[in-house]
Amino acid sequence: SIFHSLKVYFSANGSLVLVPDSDGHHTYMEFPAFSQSHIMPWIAEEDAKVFPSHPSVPECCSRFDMLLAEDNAWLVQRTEATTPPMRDEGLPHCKEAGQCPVIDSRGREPCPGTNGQVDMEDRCLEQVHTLVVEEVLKDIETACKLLNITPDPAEWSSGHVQKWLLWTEHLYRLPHVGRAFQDLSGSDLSMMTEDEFRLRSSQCGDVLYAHLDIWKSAAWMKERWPDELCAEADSSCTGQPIHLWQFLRELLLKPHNYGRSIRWLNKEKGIFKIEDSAHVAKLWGIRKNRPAMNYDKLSRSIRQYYKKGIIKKPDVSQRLVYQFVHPV
DNA sequence: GAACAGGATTACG
DNA sequence: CGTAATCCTGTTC
Repeated sequence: SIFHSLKVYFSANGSLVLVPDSDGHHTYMEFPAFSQSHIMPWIAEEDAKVFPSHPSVPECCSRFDMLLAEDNAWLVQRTEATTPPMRDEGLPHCKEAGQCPVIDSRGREPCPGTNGQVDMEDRCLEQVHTLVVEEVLKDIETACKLLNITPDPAEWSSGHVQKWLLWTEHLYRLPHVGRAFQDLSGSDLSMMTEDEFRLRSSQCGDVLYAHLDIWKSAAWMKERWPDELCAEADSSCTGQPIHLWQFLRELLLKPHNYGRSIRWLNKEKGIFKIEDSAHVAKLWGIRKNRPAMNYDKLSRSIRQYYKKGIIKKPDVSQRLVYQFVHPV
């Protein structure tokens, strides 16, 4: 299979979004339990680097591999492949390790389509479902922290909308939308249909709609379960002034999303490398509302940390490599 | 040529 | 006030 990994997203209108890494190809995947699919982009990356330790994958997901193997670009129909018995250590391991719901499909042999038990399949799907929702909520929570916005798009001002657009655009390397969504509040945006998104941006309106839809569903789900997760999400969004070193730490915490821009070389020692200096600077600029931010200026701010004892150059100085003095 | 070091000044909360 | 942003000169990789 040419697909190395999948990222699974869940959306409120009842669709699962599966994102194969087929060199920028957008892939539809219809999931039997849900009605509608979204198109999402995928950026090619060295999965071995970004996902060094995959959780063992529930066997039920291997059916995706069969689907993918049959059509490497477009998938519109579910096959009748059924699920072999699930390894029960799979999902708990995923949860415990706090891994992203990334499904590695490399080197897995296609599973034979036998008539399996439906409850087993449903139970397995439900667990995947729960896992996916948890991961989406976590992703959104950190995005809120990094952007300093609230999780619910309906509460966004037009400034927040612009921030979210810029961020999403850069995070997923979408074509620039420009001023297509200027002066729209979050509630305006939330009420727009996918077609209206496409009218504003024929290039990536559908993708942006899909991303926003995930945020909307997350907000909706939070209303229904307004307990544990909400508390930390709110607290993470209220802190206004974020320091550069905190920002970098947050990026480093999410290797799946930002690992191509910044990653640990040695997490224990706090040594990290900025792989894409322009990208990190851009994200920092979005966060601080400094459109003119670049790595030259960002690195100057990092250098200010030398005398403060927050960040230093590692003992063996390397380009674009820094070290937290007090690793946590 | 980009990353690095660091002084000086200004902006912003 | 402190933290960055900006701008700069010079050095190093």
